[in-house]
Amino acid sequence: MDKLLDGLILVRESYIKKKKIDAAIKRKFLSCIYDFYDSNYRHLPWRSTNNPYHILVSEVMLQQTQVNRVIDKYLLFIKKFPTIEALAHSSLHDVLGVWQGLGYNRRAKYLWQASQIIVSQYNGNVPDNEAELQKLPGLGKATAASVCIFAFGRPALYIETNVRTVYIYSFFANHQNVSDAMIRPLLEVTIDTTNPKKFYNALMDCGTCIKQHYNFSRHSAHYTVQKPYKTSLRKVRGDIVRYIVSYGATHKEILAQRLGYSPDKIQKALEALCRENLVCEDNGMYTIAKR
DNA sequence: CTCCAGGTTG
DNA sequence: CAACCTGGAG
Repeated sequence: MDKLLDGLILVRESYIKKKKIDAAIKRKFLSCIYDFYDSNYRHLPWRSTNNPYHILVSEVMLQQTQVNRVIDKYLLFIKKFPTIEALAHSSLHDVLGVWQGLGYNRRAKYLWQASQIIVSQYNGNVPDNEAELQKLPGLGKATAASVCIFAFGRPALYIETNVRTVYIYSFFANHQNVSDAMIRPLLEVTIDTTNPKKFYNALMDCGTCIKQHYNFSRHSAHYTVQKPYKTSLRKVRGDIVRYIVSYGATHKEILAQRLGYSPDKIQKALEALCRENLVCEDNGMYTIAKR
C-alpha cells in the first residue's frame, strides 16, 4: 500500500514536469493501480456476477452507502428479490422492509419503480447505454455510467468519490476545489479501454486505500458541509417509515406517542412523506404507499 | 454528544 | 443548492 502511494507520487511528479499525460505516464499510472489491485483485490459479491439486475441493485445501494454496510443488504435483497420481475411485482412495503438500515428510503422506491419500467418497457432487460439508464428514476450520470461499466463492460466515464480520490492524489494534490470537469480529461486519457471493469474496480480499491491515509474530500469541488442532524426532519422520517414497515398501518397520534416526537414534528414529517408518495393516508391511518 | 460518508432529485 | 438516511468514528 505504501507502494501504491509512492508509485502515484512518482506519477504526480512526472505529470508536473511534463504538464501532460504521455504514454509513459499512462503506463506508469496503470501499472501502479493494477499492481495494487492484484494483491489487494476485494472480493465483493457483486464483482462475481454478470447479472445486470444484480449489478443495478448493488450500484444503487453503493451510491449512498459504504461497501461494508452494503454487502449484507445486497445479499439479502437479491435473495428476497432474485429477479427484476420479482422486484417489480413486490409491494413497496416489502421492498422497504429489506431496505431498512441502508438509509435514503426514496431510493428504494426509485429502484423499485425502475424495475417496473424495465420489465414493462424493456422486456425485463436492463438497458445497456447511459442515455437510457439515465432516464430511469434514481439513476443519474454516475450510476448510469457504473452500470454500463460493471454490467456490460463498456468504457464509460465514471466519476465518483473513489475515482476523485485517486485522480486528485495523482494529479491535483496541491489544488483546491478540483471539479469533475478537471478530472474528466485525465480520466479519458488514462482509462484502460481494454478492460473497463478491471480498471474501475482497481480505481475503487486504490481510492479506498488512499482515503485511509489522506482525506482529499475537501480538495474536491463536491465537498459540502451537512446541516445539523437535529434541526432536520431526516431522523423523524426514517423512524416513521421503520415503524410502519414493522407494525403496519398506524395512526399519527400513535406514531407521536411511540416514537417520542411532538405531534407537530410527526405532522410535518408525514406531510413530506406523503408528498413524496412514500407513505399515504387512508382515513386516519398511515401506510406505505402502494405505488 | 458531534461529525462524516455517499449520488440524485426538484 | 438543500434535502434525503443511517451508523461508525472520534
